[in-house]
Amino acid sequence: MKGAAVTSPPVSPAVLFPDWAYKPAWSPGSRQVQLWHFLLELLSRGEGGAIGWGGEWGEFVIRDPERLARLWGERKGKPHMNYDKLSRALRYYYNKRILHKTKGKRFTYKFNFSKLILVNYPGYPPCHQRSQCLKVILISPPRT
DNA sequence: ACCGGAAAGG
DNA sequence: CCTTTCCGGT
Repeated sequence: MKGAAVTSPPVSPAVLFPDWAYKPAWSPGSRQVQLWHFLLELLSRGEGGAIGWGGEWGEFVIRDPERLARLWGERKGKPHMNYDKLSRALRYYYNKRILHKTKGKRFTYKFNFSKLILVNYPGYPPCHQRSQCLKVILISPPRT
């Protein structure tokens, strides 16, 4: 399996990203980066301030909502991005089962990692078309 | 803060 | 499709 391996420090799980998840928006023929790519990118880098893993497996906490929104806006070329709009995009993930809200915990959401894996295995197996092959995301369980 | 409908754009 | 923008409602 191909993909850029990103391993972060002690707490964060190791994450394998498919190459396309890193392709910049302006790259011809490549799909735009999706919000959950971006979140996992920051999370796996242990980026610090803006976002971090939460207590439960797959759970994350947005520590600095407006800063996260600013970073996301920069990535997408949307200078007027804010947390209100970013969180609306997150809410669209509920129906898709990519994410859900951890109720009662402020700024806390949780990835449905198993569902992500399903969603991202469109033509497997067998996989002959490159565009369909690399859509794999593996997240190893956090070590305790 | 959080939700989800509606419209619109890339 | 996947958001972005806007917004009325809880």
